[in-house]
Amino acid sequence: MARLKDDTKIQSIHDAACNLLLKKGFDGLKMADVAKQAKLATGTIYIYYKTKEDLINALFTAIKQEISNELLHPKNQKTDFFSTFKSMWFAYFNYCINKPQNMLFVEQFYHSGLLTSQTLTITDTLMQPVYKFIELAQKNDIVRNLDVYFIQAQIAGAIHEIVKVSLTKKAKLTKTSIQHCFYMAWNSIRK
Amino acid sequence: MARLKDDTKIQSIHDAACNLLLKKGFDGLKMADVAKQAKLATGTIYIYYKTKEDLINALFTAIKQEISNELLHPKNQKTDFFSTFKSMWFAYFNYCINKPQNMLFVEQFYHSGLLTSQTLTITDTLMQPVYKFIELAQKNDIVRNLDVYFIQAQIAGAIHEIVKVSLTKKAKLTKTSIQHCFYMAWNSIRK
DNA sequence: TTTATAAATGAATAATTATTCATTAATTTT
DNA sequence: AAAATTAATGAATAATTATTCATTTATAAA
Repeated sequence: MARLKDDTKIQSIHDAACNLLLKKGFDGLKMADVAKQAKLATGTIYIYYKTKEDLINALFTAIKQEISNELLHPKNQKTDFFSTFKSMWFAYFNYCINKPQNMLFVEQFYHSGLLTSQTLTITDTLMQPVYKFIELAQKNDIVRNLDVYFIQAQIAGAIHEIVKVSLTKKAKLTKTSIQHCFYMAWNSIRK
Repeated sequence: MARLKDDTKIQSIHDAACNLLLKKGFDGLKMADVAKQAKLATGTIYIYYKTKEDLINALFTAIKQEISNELLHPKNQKTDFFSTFKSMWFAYFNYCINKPQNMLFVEQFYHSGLLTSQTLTITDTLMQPVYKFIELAQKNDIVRNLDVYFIQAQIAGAIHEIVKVSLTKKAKLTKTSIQHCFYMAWNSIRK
């Protein structure tokens, strides 16, 4: 018999926080600014999150979940490793291009000291299926034999930096250059 | 006829700031903490830097200069592209392994909104010789034909993420795995 | 339609952190 | 050795920003 919490507000708050981070850097991530950007009163954020740290942990987890869903989506499951890898690579690459603010949020806060160990455990678990997928390819002699964490670092690290270059406008991503980027990734890990 | 500024203090302040960032994330980068870590009084930092923003810009520039010196050191100049590339790759990889705090400092502040455009211009200029070096290899059909900013992003991005994995202790870098990492880099860009 | 309940507000407050400044300590020059 | 000058100190202050709370508003249930 009362007003209900509004799920769209959670999305607004998340979007506002990420967009502010992209626009102003983490120095621009003030609770009042987030509220303003989300078109809410400052206090409203505290109805949805107990503290700023809570907000950051929730947002980090939500983004990681979204990325995991994207990667593990059935549409990426092809009949051979190369095709599946290609599909997943493009899924992640496009995610980063389309939501660079989310990519940067995760990067900025991973080493921020603001994430709880629970958050780190949960988000690491989300990636396990991807690691299993790579390990299988290694057993089948398709992928270089190296700890999967480094394989994933090679692929993701390169994507992140490429997208960041594209953000600075130092260079422009075209259909051709994106193909190059994919084959850089593939050639780096294939046997 | 008076006391002189002490250059070793600048180094202390720089080291303190980077080490705090590595240990506590950018939330731990408080002027008072930096001073304490550098074994100085809070006010002393303000003799060397006008503001916190000044300190960050100076430190960013100093690290970029150090990296540039490392990369362009004559010892890396070999007779062929592959050998020179290999030498430079290891120089940068080892720099990141040995001074991850510096690597993280640069990464965290590049999109922080705290760097002046002057700082960004200066530090970009420092990398120009490296870009020229890659462009020459492209003309000689040794390296994939893609904007050098993306080539450099591919190499540096992968290194950063690999070093970060190693920092989290999720996986350990051995002589063998480092060799793998190098060949991932080389295979990604070679023609 | 009324009532009960919780969301929403935003100014006020609390907490945090950058910066200043009066004072002291060093050290260079004469 | 004394004087002059500037570095160094750290407590006090100013500025910034997270959080609270008294009040208002919206809405689900009766």
